[in-house]
Amino acid sequence: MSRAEQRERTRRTLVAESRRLFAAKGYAAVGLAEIVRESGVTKGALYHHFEGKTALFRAVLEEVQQEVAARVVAAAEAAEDPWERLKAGCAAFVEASADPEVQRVMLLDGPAVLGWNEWRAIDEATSAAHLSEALTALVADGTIPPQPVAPLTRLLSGAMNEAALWLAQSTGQATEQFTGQSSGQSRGPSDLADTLAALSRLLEALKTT
Amino acid sequence: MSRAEQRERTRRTLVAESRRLFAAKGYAAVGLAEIVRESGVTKGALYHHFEGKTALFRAVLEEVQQEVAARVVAAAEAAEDPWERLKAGCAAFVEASADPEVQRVMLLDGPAVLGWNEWRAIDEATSAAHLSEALTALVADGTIPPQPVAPLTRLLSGAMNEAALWLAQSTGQATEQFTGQSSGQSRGPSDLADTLAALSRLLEALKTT
DNA sequence: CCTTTCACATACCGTCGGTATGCGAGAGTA
DNA sequence: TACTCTCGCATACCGACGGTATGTGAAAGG
Repeated sequence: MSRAEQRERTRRTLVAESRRLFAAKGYAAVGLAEIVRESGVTKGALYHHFEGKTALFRAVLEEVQQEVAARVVAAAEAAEDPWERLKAGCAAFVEASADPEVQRVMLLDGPAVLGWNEWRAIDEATSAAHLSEALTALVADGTIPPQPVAPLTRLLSGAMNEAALWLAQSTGQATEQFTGQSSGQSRGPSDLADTLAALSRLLEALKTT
Repeated sequence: MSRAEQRERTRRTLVAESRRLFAAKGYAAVGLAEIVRESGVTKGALYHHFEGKTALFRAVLEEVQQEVAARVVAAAEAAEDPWERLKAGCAAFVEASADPEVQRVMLLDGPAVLGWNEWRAIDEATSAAHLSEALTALVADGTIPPQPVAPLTRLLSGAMNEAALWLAQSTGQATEQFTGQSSGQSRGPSDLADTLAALSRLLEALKTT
């Protein structure tokens, strides 16, 4: 095996294993010792490839974000007109983000570990970029009243992020420690339908009357 | 000074100082040594009052959440009809959450440190509770079409959280490390108006046609 | 074949959150 | 007042963590 091949192999393994662990236990609860052990290497290898723990996490986050964005794009391309593209893309985003492993990295630890500015930069380079494009197109063709697209993008992005987090703990209860004294009522998988319906209403409401 | 007085005094100081530090530098970047030094006590005192670092952070978060909720309630009570109460409450929430110190604790570190379930429980006991009440009232009087209130509450809550984060880095650039390669365009305080306008449009769009 | 490079491994350090134990002043009692 | 008990802390210490400095052996280049 050539040197370049081995190098890439080690890097991939480190990212994959740390992604598994970060997603399962959260950034703070995973030690570098555990990562390098599961990867079959040592800390020397890790620090040869990454500047530190946060840099490793950044690589994981970028990978997750790109996968989510790919699912969004795939769903959007299947639709015909711009409006259906927006709705399909939003639904795909929420469904993709409902995966507990995606959530922990992308929605919970991401902003806290990297800071909101850097997190947003990655987000705007992937999922949010497509949302912004879709909204711009809809403003251009008059489906949505003229208005600044950037704030609207952020509002919808935030709404969908929260929706995904809400869904995760109603469908599968993820790996959280305890429930706290929530509203008490037990919820079922109907929440996915309710949430997507509410999101759909919110989007419909944006249309020019 | 009586024992109960001294006890409460120490506890208040610990919460106040750790709030300052957590807000300024973030949860992970603040050590217990720094907290107890600034508080004029030792780690023994800290662990006598709190179960650990996360419990201390929980106390800080609850304090911040209650203050934000108080501002929301104050703004809402000043309005007359239910619809204006909703709009005033939402605007007050965004403005209160735009404070960088509130943000770091409530929006960035909160969910990551305590887990989303516990964070949401605190949120639903404070700000989100009033949002939910306002929406329920508007559904009841027909201003908003009948629909499950819980998902809608989460969507709007998430939208406003993201809006507040977006605002903070456009007005004052907070204490973030670097900007990343964002969209590049420099923004001004007009973003507050734009964002509140977009939020207002989103709320208006909910109304029964 | 010899040298250089480089992808790691090994050994080590300061600091962190957390704990076990000691202590001294207020609080109850006679 | 004196004696004791309680409890709000202080002190000393521990394992584990992220990070670093240095060593090493095999692939790459001439």
